[in-house]
Amino acid sequence: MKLIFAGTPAFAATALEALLAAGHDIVLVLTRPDRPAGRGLAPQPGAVKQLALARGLPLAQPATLKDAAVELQLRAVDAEAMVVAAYGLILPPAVLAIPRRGCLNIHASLLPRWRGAAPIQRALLAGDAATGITIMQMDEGLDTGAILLQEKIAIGDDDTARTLHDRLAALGAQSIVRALAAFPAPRAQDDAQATYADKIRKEEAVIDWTQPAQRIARQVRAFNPAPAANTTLDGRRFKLWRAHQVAAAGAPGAVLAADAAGIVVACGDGALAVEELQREGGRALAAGAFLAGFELRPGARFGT
RNA sequence: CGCGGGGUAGAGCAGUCUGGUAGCUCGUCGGGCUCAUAACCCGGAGGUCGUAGGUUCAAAUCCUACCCCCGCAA
Repeated sequence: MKLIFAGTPAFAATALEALLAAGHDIVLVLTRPDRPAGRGLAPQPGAVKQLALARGLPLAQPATLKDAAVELQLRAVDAEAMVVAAYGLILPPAVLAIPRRGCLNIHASLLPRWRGAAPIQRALLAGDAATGITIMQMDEGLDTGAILLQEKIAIGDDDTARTLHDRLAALGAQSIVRALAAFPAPRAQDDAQATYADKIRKEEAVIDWTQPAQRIARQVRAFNPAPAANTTLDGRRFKLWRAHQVAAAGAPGAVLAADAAGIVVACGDGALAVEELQREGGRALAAGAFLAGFELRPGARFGT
């Protein structure tokens, strides 16, 4: 099938790879312009761009789709459908109407729950027991289109945004291939059940030790690998990569125990056993290795 | 040239400012103690100090270039 593909990061690249493997004819790849990122502020191409270049696919990186020239280009390739996954740009109504069979979106939640930018992290933060992939027919609203297909997966106690992302990317890739093969009849979303997954603000990843341990444990999982749940000690920042809730009590932020099994920190309700952490300038370390070279004085208190 | 921290024994770190015997915690190996042990005590092995060059009687330490890792910001 002649397709336009629009996407930018790894989540989208996984889908693009599956579409190619399924034999689809990708007549144009849209991806966001390279943005200055990382140390040195060098422009970084997204995963989709790298894949498109490696496969020799036609590539366009418009800054906006609300542009007559871009619209002409999209019309000219005469695609049957457009697949959109984590693209990062708004598709105006005029663009949505271009492909004969419209635009299909791969969304990483069971819509109408978690419409919006950060469905994976929000599901983890909320403590959801399950999430999944929705393939929907895009309309003008924010993730409000009719549903063609949904696939559900369980969220495990050890799942992080990274592990969930990877599983959902694979599931999304598989799902879009199936949806294109069958084009199931769309069914409307129940707007009354809708919830919104706002973008993650980095302040949300700063740990408030007066919160219950359960909530902090969810922050750690939801914000791994980015932006990383973090706290401070004597003004220096520490990222927490792995932790679980344990039964213990003390002043919020106080270190109750520290050995290879974990650094136990008191929370507002219960305590958190930190299994892997990272200090400024250093790499992520398991609790045992961290403690070998960092003296955690008795009475140390995080959040200071 | 966005700002900053770092690379030293298998792991994690101190030592660098003020050049002069390679140090700590853990691991590992051997011995001891013990009913026993991941506990405790004693002892040992293990390091081209990121790479290349320079200064010096002498460089982990000072100078120059390069490679690699990480935090901030975006």
